Formats: sequence, structure tokens, C-alpha cells
Amino acid sequence: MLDIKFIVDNVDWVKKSLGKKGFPAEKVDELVQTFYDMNKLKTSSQSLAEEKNKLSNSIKSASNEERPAIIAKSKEVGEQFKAEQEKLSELEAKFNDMMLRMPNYPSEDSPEGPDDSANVVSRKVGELPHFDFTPRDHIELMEINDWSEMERIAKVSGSRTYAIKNDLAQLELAIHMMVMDKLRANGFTLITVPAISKEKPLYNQGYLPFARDEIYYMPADDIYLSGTAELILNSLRADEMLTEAELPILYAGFSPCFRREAGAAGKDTRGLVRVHQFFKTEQFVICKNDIEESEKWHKKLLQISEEVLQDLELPYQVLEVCTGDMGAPKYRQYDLEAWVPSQNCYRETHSCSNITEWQARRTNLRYRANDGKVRFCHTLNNTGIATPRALVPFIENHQQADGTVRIPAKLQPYMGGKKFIGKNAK
RNA sequence: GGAUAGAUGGCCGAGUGGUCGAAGGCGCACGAUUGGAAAUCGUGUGUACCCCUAAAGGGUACCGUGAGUUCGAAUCUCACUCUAUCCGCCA
Repeated sequence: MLDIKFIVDNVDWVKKSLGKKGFPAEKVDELVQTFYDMNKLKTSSQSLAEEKNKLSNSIKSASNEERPAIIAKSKEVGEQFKAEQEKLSELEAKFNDMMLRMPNYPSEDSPEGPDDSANVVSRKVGELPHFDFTPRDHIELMEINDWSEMERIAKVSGSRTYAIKNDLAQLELAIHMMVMDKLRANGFTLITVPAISKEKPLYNQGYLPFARDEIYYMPADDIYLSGTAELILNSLRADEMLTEAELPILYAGFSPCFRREAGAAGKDTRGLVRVHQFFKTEQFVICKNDIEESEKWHKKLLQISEEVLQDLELPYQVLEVCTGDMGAPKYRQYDLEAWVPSQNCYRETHSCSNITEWQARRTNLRYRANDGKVRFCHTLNNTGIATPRALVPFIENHQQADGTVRIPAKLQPYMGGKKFIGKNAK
């Protein structure tokens, strides 16, 4: 959510800036007009309230003769007040809804463009693999190594689910353990969080009202399944009054994640790339309201994720996401994409975002600054690692001619010292 | 699932129909005192919004949430949410 005062004072700039995200300028005008209408009504209903209060207060000291007339007058003013209030709350509801749909403004130096075609590759890191044999895709590798139960689990749990076993199951957990250790070494608090959430946190995060189709909902309990630990961590400190001294707060959140993938019909239907349920270790930062500070943390989060991919010895590229592709909450977004040999392209493994104060305003995530003022925090989030998707580039890049998969040195301690996994591994 | 108790400011806590935005304490800020500190004393200290502003000022709302009673609600009524404790069940 943006600051309405900021919008009103900078209408043209806001139109231009949100326009980069495809947000129509007319909606900014409509919002501003609604705000003015609302204030006008507020002013008139407040003076009615004032009159009503004055009358009420005078009743106690009034004489018995005066009293009935004052009560009658007060009743009348009360009726008028009530009518104005009803109009006002309608207008307020409209205004609040518009505010919730207003995206964050993107950074001035984010690339501009309508969709992912305008994303900019800012660098590529690591050598692409050269195979002196015909490489297999991850599905084939899972089959020959007895690593999965993909057909059977589809019968039990439906499409876009996965069951992996043996060394691959161990690998999935080992990668998370490795990432959690790295995050702890960087000062993050490891925290495991629920995969279920009430509705309000979804608005806080900025997932609602934008993407209801993407979220699993359980009506019997009026509860939602979380698509990411970011959802939970963003609201964990909601409505508290933090102090500047306790910032930044760094969370490494681990949770199952659920996504309906409603808009992805036909995409990545086979294998581990896009599934309804997965595990993610998430990086989440709450810092003070200072763009230099949050940009610093944004870079830091990116660096940590790059190190993760480097430790996993995966070739990757860093994408600077353009204004049209970055989504409503974001001020600046980097994506990391790891090389997937069978698809001959890079696929997203990490998404690193600076949300500035947009999320904190919705969440009422505040702190008392050293100068005594209350400010909204800045929040940032980035994937630590998400599996099973990360396993796809992993086993494809590290595959050997005999179908085994090499384990990079940094990961070996988490795999019981194994250097290779697979049926033919010794 | 059953039964009780509770929800008030940055924190603790008083307040059962009217000058209550809310006593008192803690914390915090500033000042006095001090060679400096502690202790002590004094003063100040909520959030959001509206009007008016050069500044000051005035007003409205907010005591878990929502509705209701009343001229008037932190206080009374109803519903809901959440928290704590006990019992039951349970990975």
C-alpha cells in the first residue's frame, strides 16, 4: 500500500511510475477524487458529531425544563449523523479497496517493459556443462535410479505432485540443511512456520486481492494454504511496536508451500519443475525505513542466493526483472535462473525482492525510530532454496554417463560424505 | 470436543453510564543536581484522520472485532475472534 498523502502530492509522478507496471492513470485520478470526496464527507460528518457531543454534554447540567428539548435536538442531530456515517463508510470501503489494489512504485532504474521479454540479464555465472554422452532429462534420471514414484503418486494425489525416494529424497533435505546453515551463519534466525494462514495475512503480504485463483482455500475452516513462508513471516510481527534497535530482523523460514498453478495449465506438466506442493527455505528481512538500508539488504539477499547456486555448482544467470513483470508489491526484483540442460535454457530458482514499505503498511509493521517517530518497516524476501524444482538443474547438470549424479564438495557433508548418488554409484 | 477466566496506551495496570484519551507505575525524552555517573527532583511523552495554518490552534475516531441499547458507552446487551488454564483426544 502506498501513502495516500504521497499519492496526492505527487499525482503525475505516481501515474507515470505505476504506468510502468501497466497500472492505468485513470485509476489514480479516481482514487484521488474518491479521497477528496471522502474527506469532504468526513468533515461534514465530524462537525455533526461535534454538535452531537456538545448537546450530550450539556444534558447533565441542564435544568429539568430545558432537558427534553436538548434531548430531542440531540436525537435529531444523531439521526443526521448516522445517515452521513453510512454514506461515509461506503465511500471508505471503496477507497480502501482501491488502495489495496494500488501497486508499489518500481525503482527508477528497473528496466521498463510490459512483460518478461523485457527482463534484462545482468550477468551469467558458471560454465555450462559439456556432455560427451547424450544427457538425460531429470525424469529419465529419476526413473533409471529408482528415485521417484511419479505415476503412482499422481493416482493418489493428483497431477503436479511428486514423490521422490532413496538418495534423491535425502538430497532434497540435504540441500535445505545446507542452505539453513548458510543463512544461520549470516545471522538469520531459523524458523519453521505453518503452511496454513488466515485471510488477513494474505492481504498483508499483497497476494490478495490480486491472485485469489492461485491460493488453496479450505472453506470448512475458513483457512488458506500458504504459498510461501513469506506470507507467515511478514505478518508474524504485525501490530507490534518494534524498536529501531532490534532491526534488522532476519528470518530463515522453512515451510511446505502450496500453489494452485491455475494460470499455468499445460506448462511444465511433467516432472519436478512446477508442482502444487513443495518445500522452501525462505529469506525474509524486516529493516528500518531507509531505502539505502533496504537496498543494501536486497543486494545481500541476492548474494546469499548466488552463493547457494555456486555451492551447488550450478550455472546460473541473474535477471533484473522489468517493471511489467515484477508484480504489484515490488520495488525492485532480481530473479536467479539455473541452467536446465534438457530444456536448453535457464529456469527460475530464486526470486529476490525489495518491497520497501508497501507490505509493512498493509501489515501495520512498525517501529519506533531513534528520533521517537513511528515508521513503517521495509520488508524484503528471497528464496533460500526451493525443492524439488532446484533438484532439476542439480541432477541434470551433475549427471554422469552411467546415470549417477555427482555431489559437489560443499554438499557432501550433508549427504553423509557421498560423492556420487544413483544406482551405479559406488 | 467440554469447562472456566480474560483482551485497556511503548509495557504493566486502574477504571461498571456523562468533563475518560483514559488514574497510578514502569519505560522513554528533556532539564535541574553532579567533577562524571547512579540515585533524586521537575517537565514532557499515544495513534490515525479532518479543518485551519507562517506558527499556534480547533475537531473527530480509536479501550480485541462487529452490531445493538442510550441524548451520551472502555463501562450495559448480543454475536464473533483471539489468548490463558483445566479436562478429554492426539503425531
